[in-house]
Amino acid sequence: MAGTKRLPRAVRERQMMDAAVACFARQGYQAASMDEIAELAGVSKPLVYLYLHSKEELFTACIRREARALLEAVADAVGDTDAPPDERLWAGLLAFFGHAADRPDAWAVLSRHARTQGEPFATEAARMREEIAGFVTGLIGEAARAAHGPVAIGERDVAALAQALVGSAESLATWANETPGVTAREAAATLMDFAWSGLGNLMKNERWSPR
Amino acid sequence: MAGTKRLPRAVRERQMMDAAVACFARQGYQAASMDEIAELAGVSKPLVYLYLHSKEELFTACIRREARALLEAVADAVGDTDAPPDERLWAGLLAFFGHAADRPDAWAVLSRHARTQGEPFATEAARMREEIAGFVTGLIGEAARAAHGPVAIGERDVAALAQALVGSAESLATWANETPGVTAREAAATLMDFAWSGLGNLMKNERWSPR
Amino acid sequence: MAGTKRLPRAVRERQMMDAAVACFARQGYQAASMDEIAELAGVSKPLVYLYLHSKEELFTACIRREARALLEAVADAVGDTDAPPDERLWAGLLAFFGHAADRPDAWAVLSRHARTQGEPFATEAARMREEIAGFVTGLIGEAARAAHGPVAIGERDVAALAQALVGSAESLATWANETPGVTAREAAATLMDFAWSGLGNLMKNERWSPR
Amino acid sequence: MAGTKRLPRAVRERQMMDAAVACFARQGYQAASMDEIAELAGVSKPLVYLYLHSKEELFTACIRREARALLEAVADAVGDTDAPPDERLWAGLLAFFGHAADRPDAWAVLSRHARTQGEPFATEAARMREEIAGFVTGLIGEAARAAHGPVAIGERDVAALAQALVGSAESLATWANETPGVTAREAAATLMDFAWSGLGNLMKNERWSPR
DNA sequence: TATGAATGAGGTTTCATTCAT
DNA sequence: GATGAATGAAACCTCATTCAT
Repeated sequence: MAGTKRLPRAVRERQMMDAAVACFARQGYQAASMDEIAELAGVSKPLVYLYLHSKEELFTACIRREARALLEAVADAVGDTDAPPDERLWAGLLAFFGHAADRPDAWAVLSRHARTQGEPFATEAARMREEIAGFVTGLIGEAARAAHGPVAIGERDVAALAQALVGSAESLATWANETPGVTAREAAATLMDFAWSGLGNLMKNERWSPR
Repeated sequence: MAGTKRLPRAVRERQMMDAAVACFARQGYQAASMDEIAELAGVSKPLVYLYLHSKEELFTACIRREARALLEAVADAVGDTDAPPDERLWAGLLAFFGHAADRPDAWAVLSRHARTQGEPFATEAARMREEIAGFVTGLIGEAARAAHGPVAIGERDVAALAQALVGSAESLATWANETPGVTAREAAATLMDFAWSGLGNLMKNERWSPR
Repeated sequence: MAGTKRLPRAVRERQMMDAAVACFARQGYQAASMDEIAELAGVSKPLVYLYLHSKEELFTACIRREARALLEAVADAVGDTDAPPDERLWAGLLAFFGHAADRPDAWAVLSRHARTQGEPFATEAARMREEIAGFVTGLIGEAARAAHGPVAIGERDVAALAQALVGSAESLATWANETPGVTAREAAATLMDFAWSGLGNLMKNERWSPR
Repeated sequence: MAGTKRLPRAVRERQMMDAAVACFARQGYQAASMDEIAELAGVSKPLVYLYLHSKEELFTACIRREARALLEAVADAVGDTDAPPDERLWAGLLAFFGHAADRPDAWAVLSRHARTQGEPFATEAARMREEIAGFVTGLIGEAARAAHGPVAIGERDVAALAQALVGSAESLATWANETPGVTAREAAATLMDFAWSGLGNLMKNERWSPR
């Protein structure tokens, strides 16, 4: 029964992690059971333990693999060309939303589940989030300087900005995945408009303040 | 043993829900145990079941109570005065971030855990999210019209915008709660700047588009 | 809430036992809960405990009350007149099936539940069963002697016979209660025919034996 | 701990069901605990659940297994030979009482507990009861016709008769199991005499009727 | 490489019962 | 006479994990 075929370890591991990502995405970390994952992977439970050691390690491995895949997709799209920063930002956003749309389970695991399961998973997810934030804010800063000349905004302001931007991106990605008919391109455009113009004003130090 | 005193049902129920919110916030829905909740509330487990019926109902009750509290805080702050919309928006944001900061556990339950536990909790959380989004986008639209005259932007655009804004707000609120030294006022200011100027441009139909 | 009226103890006790019989009949001893019984009786649980002391005592009290009622109904019908024994048997059977039909819950408790709950209930039920069996076999013996002159059949034979007869009666009573349209009279007639003719032959020592 | 050895599933399942039948027989469905059953079977509780899924399924499986065994024992004994019907009835009764005596726990489960636990068990038990009743009444009818020529008795009469007969048989079987020194042969003889002669008269339409 | 057999630990839930008023 | 408040104990069930082959 199950996968009677003997396959090389790498292949089996991939099957298991694919199954795990699917289960974790649909049910969450706690509710997903190793039984289910093994069955979906078409192997026996002891094999899962032989290769992935424990539920915790399995979840961590999933988070790492999917985080790396997402980051690489974005990094590849952004590149380090000397194209204008807004074009690179656009490319990065497209890649981000495209990847999230292509692998909705992976995106659900990263955005929803990894962050809510306490340590050590939250740390793992936070690392990815920061890396993404770094990308985005870096590009935006670069773009802003290119457009408006050198502006000094405080470190704290940048951090807050990054949070706001990444939050928007996450929210839009999830919304796009859940709402039929919404394309990655559309989500990217919304964020681009929003971030671009919003940031522009901010860089010019046009702020709102209560009377 | 435990809570020695005999207290009226309403009081006990509040104690239990407070304990539940704390446990759910720290551990998530699945990982939190009824044993723990009862112990933290200072009562025995059967009493929790007598009053709140089941883990699921308890969680739902927590979500409802905290969602209502948050919404009321925002609604009260926004009011229906004829103050200028930007002032009202500012007041609403301040209330929102202030409330999230005052009750970090409640905020964690609403923003992190309720949304990731599948039905029926996600629906409950989504309802609140939409109400908040409605508030915010309503005010922003009003403000934008006041500032820039009548502008037509598509329904889909508004929805996307709302997602982006609410995502920013959520992200900022969580960040503020987790980062020592960040005040609610600061978070509100960041979002105000961001939203205000970003939205302004958007209303003027100044969009970014790839070449 | 519940029955705010203050009633004399005897009345309350009867209400409680009525409720208990109903619950035990429908759900069985174990599955019936004191909560349900108290609610159906319209009183609070502590009052049930004050009067009936425990679930076990309550069940025992129900068995006793209903057994006594059934036995009295039969005894009254049979009487100690000098009417011919077959008439008296017929009257007894009519009373038995009539009572079982009038109080189906009581009959269910006695026939189904009391006997299956181990000690001390089985003993209580067995006592009633024996008393009924005594009645019936007494009458039958008397009748047989009247019809066929003195016959000696062994004590063991009589006991076996009693078991067979009582078993038939129980089975017919339950069947009559469960089958719409079957009257007590009909059930009594079936048993009378069966017992009467069967017994007749037996008394004449006409037995079947393998070749 | 427990059963040290690793045994094939089929063997373990049988052990578990044997233990379950014993526990259910002695304590009833509700009072028997899965803990006890597992311990008596010499395995851990999770294994019981792994193989039998739930207390309800376990009980149902026991009822089915024991009902089938009893029916097969009777059917085998009755056969479809062309022996005279009274001989075949006698063989069937012997088999019935013999089987009940050989497996008193199984008989207790079938006769006492299965029928009193409401759906879905009652239905399962009723099915067996009907099958037995069918056997017996079929044979009796056949025998009666052979002995007394064609007689018409109403359908309702037959049903009532079947109830009475099966009730006798059940009662006698239980009595034989509970009374030291009573053999299956004796019980069968009692019923044979009773049924045979009683039925005979009935077929000849010799009925008792009140004056 | 791969699995059928097995379990310790812990989860949610229910119930008979009692205290204090 | 009557009850709202409260609990110890134990039930069913599940799960991550390991052993022996």
